[in-house]
Amino acid sequence: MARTGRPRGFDKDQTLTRALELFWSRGYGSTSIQDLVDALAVERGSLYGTFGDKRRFYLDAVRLYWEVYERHLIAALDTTPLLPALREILTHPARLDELISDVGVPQGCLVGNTTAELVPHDSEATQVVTRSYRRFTEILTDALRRAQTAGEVTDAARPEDQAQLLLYVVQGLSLVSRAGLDRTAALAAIDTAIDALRA
Amino acid sequence: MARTGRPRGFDKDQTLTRALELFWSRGYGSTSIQDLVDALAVERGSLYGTFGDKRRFYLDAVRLYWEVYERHLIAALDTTPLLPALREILTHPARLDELISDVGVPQGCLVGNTTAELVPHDSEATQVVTRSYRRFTEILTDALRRAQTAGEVTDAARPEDQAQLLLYVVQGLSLVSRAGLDRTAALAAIDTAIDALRA
DNA sequence: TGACTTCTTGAACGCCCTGTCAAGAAGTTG
DNA sequence: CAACTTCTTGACAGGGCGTTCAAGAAGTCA
Repeated sequence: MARTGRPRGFDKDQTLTRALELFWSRGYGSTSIQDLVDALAVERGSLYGTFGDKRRFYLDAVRLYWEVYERHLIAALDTTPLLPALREILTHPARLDELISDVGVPQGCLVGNTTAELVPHDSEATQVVTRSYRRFTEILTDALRRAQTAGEVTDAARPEDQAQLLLYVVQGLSLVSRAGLDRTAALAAIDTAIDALRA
Repeated sequence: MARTGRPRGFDKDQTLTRALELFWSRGYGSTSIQDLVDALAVERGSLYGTFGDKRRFYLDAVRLYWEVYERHLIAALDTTPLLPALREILTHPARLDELISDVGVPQGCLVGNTTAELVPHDSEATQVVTRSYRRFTEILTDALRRAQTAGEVTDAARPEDQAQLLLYVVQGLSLVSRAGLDRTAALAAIDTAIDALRA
């Protein structure tokens, strides 16, 4: 049963991606529908018709964000030795290695930003965020368990606990960096964490 | 030169403290002036006359929050051995016993929440937040340096870097916990961090 | 007491926001 | 072609927001 009627005048996935960037850099509350209309070159009615209301639109963007990030995470950690890859992951949220300082650049982790802005008041946002955190720790736990077995990472602590701690470090770095990033201090702190994991 | 005219009908400090609790549990954007009027039993005009506009009111609340927290932090870390006290700090990152609201439980660290909501868009908020983070790392750095000298904490890393990492851990824990706190997992992660500091 | 100062009250203002809707545009189908 | 379906457009409604303000209340001071 083919769809009839006038076809959409814009690409849905591409529009969602651009909306994601806008939500990412400005946050949920500070991004108005009018901002989206202006930035996406799609009129209000079309946005509502395609994506539902603002909250649904935003949560879809967060879900997309996490899907991309999770794929990146899994791919990046599928290497030996693990610790250099882990260092890369930890520095990535704040883009320590790229040093992008242009205006309008996304700030921090979108999941973390959502946690601060919508959780715990919004139950669906809480669900998305909780799931993302759980996946993060699962993926890191698996990687750390393998690295412990290989003798690369210390077994002084359980991989679950190391992973949970690294979640805190990533989110903390991501958040604190919004207030201005001292790259040297941040990298030194990350290296301190990585060194503490070494067997 | 004594003040003349009608005296205020409410206690300024107490009102600021209650406003802090409200801002803390709901955030800046989600706390309306009407919410404050209802909760504080002070009319709009009086609030504006006493505290200026909403943003100034909020930032004053954040400054008060940090003052209380900083005093608590310094007092708590002025002990030997350091690590049990540090564990206490990490375990209750955003808890100020004297400011716990009986209405809604405050969520996370107010400085961290402010970072997520107003930084970097608001320059005065950025200044308050940045200063708080710098003070946190200074205080922890001093404590860790003493503990390294005493042989309690490992000197495998510089105290500055250990302190910066602990800032990330505190803020990350505070943020992630908004989405629901698994106390067992959180405590295990904190203990992992504390153990890694042990000489 | 009367003049003066400050605080209180709550109505009102103007702005911006999300979400809706009716009419027109642009396709598909038979 | 005509009928049908879907998308697009932009004006509009309705509400909540931060902020202001004029009039009255409640003190101090000479």
